[in-house]
Amino acid sequence: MAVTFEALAHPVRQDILAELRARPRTVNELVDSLRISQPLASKHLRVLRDAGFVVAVPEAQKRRYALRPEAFAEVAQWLEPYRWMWEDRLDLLGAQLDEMKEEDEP
Amino acid sequence: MAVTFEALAHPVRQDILAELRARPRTVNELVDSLRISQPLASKHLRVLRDAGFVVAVPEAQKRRYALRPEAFAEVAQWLEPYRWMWEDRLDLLGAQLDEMKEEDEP
DNA sequence: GCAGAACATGCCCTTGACGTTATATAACGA
DNA sequence: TCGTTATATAACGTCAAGGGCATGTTCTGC
Repeated sequence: MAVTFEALAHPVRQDILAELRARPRTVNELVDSLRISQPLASKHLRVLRDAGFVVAVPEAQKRRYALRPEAFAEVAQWLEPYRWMWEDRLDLLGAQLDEMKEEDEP
Repeated sequence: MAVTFEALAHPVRQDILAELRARPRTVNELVDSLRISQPLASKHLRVLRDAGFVVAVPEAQKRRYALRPEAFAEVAQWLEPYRWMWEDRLDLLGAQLDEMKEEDEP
């Protein structure tokens, strides 16, 4: 079930995803806003597409790229088994109170 | 605020984190359970340590590695702006996905 | 059909990750 | 102190990601 974090590892790809968060974009829009070369944008988009984080919607001779929620849900799902850690830590100040009253365990 | 996903990208490191989820381990325990070489374990642990995902607690001549919740909280925080996407989708597509949540084998 | 726009891909080079073996470092026990 | 245990680092070869430039490919409108 190895989540593909490699696609998220590159800063340019993180920037692309952040851009697409607002709304879908064409390649050239990303090229302009991120100030990268067009081939580089296409290559990073390919990585993101192969990893399932984006989809390309053909639109005339352009291709509008959009986020694919399922991929992000998988990341969240991967993260889920670790969630108790920092949530418990937030309750750390009340750790002593935990002894007095019994709560349900995760 | 670029989250360091590179550390999470490698399958061996994902395995290490999964092991540490149960309880802290020494290097040799990880070597045995993951069936990797000792230098390799040390190197991957170094990457995870530099990225903040684990800490080494000296214990006699051993070093017990433990997860560091803050790093995972940062990942969750990075993911937060994307959360609305699949949560909205769950409302639209249905709650069936909510029940078959732990079914995924690529 | 043709020209141009919008992307994708191929090729080349550089750099760095990964894994292995060998060796260094540090702490413990006798 | 000496040997052993436990871990870290060094040195080295391999291989693929990343970025550049150049070239395909596909669609559109004239």
